[in-house]
Order: sequence, then structure tokens, then C-alpha cells
Amino acid sequence: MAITYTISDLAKEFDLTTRAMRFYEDMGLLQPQRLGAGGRSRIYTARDRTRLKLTLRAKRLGLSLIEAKEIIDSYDSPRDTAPQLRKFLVVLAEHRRKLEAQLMDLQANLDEVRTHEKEATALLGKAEKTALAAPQADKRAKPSQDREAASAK
Amino acid sequence: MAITYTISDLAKEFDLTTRAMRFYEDMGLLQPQRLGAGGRSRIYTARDRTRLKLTLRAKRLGLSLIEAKEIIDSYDSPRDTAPQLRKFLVVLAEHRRKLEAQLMDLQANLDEVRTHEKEATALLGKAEKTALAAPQADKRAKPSQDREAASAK
DNA sequence: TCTTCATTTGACGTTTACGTCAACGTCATA
DNA sequence: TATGACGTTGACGTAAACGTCAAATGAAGA
Repeated sequence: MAITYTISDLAKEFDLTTRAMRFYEDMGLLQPQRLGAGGRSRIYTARDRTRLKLTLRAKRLGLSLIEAKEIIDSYDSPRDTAPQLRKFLVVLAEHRRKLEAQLMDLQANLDEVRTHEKEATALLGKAEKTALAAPQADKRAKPSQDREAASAK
Repeated sequence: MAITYTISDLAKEFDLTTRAMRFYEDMGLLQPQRLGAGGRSRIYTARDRTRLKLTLRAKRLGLSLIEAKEIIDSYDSPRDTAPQLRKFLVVLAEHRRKLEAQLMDLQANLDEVRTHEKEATALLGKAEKTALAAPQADKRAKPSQDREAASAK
């Protein structure tokens, strides 16, 4: 017996409501089987879980559910024949193009943030030195939190 | 006489409608001055243009207009005093955290696409070689269905 | 058996981000 | 002068992505 999940299992794991999960099903993103005589309760397989994970990641990148579905569907679409493979490659190339464009935006944004951080930190240093020079009410300077930049790949 | 723009100038440059621009104004993202006796026509400055550009980039990264406004506003908020600077740094750190998380998602997504591209390209190479050997319809092995790349949490 | 709890299917409400008229003003040009 | 071209303010419409009820139904424990 393969591992399965209830709707609330996955809802809890991915921190979303059951309503959202049913909505994703309506969108065609998930296709849980049914359980019981009346076939009421949904049961989700590992495949559903994977598709859900991919869906949420796509969402975090700003894709619509429809866009997410198109891409995810293409991932497990039939690719037996050469024409299918070529079409798949075309879709992948387009998707990669978008991702790389978004990567540019992200880098630009991160650069901006880092620039502002540097500037503000420098200004704050000056301000605190000035505060030391002038004997005023003392404001207990905190020992600043994080100082580290994560560089990816 | 500083450079200014009309609403359609910017609309054309950034490929959006005037309706959208007015909507951004309602959201507080843009604050064009007015021209003429009745003060009807909007005139946009370089500052508006910059804010618009930042807004659209934020949108492409999946941020809502409200989120975009908060960040952009923080960029040109008063930062004269030490407390203001510290708060600014906190906001920046949080923003950077989100961007870096998104960078992770993006990399994961790109890796996936590249893996699929490699696999499909390899399969296509095989298929074409087979086609050369036997000039008929062929039925080769299917690629792997769904496979979980990474385990979460 | 009774109660509780998760789950189900509607069905209507909500927020975001504009689209789409309508009705009007204004300015340059033919 | 009138005729577009462009700009303005309402005001209503729409699609996406759920939220939020309601009413019913099974399964499981006290």
C-alpha cells in the first residue's frame, strides 16, 4: 500500500486551507482519488503532493495557477515521440527564458537593497559616533543583529 | 525646467494603460503634479518614473501593489535620526530575506528545467538515431515519470 | 446510541488589479 | 470653426484566488 494523505494532512503540511486544496482540484492541478462506498473522501498520492509542492513554488514566483498547471502538466505529459520531445523542449526553453528574466529582476532588487543597507549602516555609524561626542540622554545601543550575506551559486 | 512626462509617455514606455497609471496613483504609488488652469492634466517627474519602474519590477517578482508601495516608500522616507535608520535597516533586512528565499525557489525551478532539458535532449538524440536506423514508427522506452527532486521540511 | 469531528458539496462574498464604457473638457490643426 | 487627438472624472464590470458560511454525511470514540 502506497503512502497517501488526507486533505488536511497536506493542508497542514503546506499551511493552506482545505478550501484552497479543493480549488486547486477544480483548476485541475490535483486529482485525488476517492474513498469509501459513496466515494466521498479525497485521498492524495505522492504525485498529488509533488504537484502541490510545485504549484506552491510557482505561486511564490508570481505565476498564476493556470500558468503553473501548464508547466506542471508538461512535466508529466507523454514524451514518447520525437515531435512530443521537441515541443516539450520548446516549452522548457520559454519557461527558462522567463525564469532567467526574473532572475535579473531579483538580482537588481537585491543589489538595491544591499546598497541601501550599506549606506544606512554607514550613516548609523556616524550618528552613533556623534551621539558619543555629545553628552546626552543615553539610549543603550544594541549590538546589531545579522551581518552576513548569503551568496547563491 | 526639469524633464517631465505625460501619462501616455510613461504608459507607452512601460507598456501599460493610462487606466493602470491612474490606478497606481489612487494606490499612492505615484503623485503627479497637475497642469493648466483647472489643474487637470497630470505631469510626471523623474521621481514618478523611478517609482513606476520599481513598482513594475516588484510586480514581476509577484509583489502586490501595497507591498511594493511599502518598500518603495521606505526608500525615500526620512532617515535623519538613528531610530529611523534602525527601523529602515530592519525593513531592508526583512525584504532581503524574502528576496533570498525567492532566489532559492528560482534556482530550484531552474535546476528542474535544466534537468528536464538534458533528459529530453538525450532522448531526442536517441529517437533520431533510431529513426535513421529504421525508417518506420518506433516505440522506445518512456522517460521517468514523476520523481521528487527534493524533500521538504 | 449519542456526540464529536472531519469531510463533503453548494453557493455567495471578498480582495486585487485593472478593463471598459460614458460624458465631458481642451488644444492644435485643417 | 470644427474635428480629431488626447486628457479628465466617475462608475460599473471582470478574472483570479480563495474566504466564509450552510447543510448534510460518514466514521470513531465515550
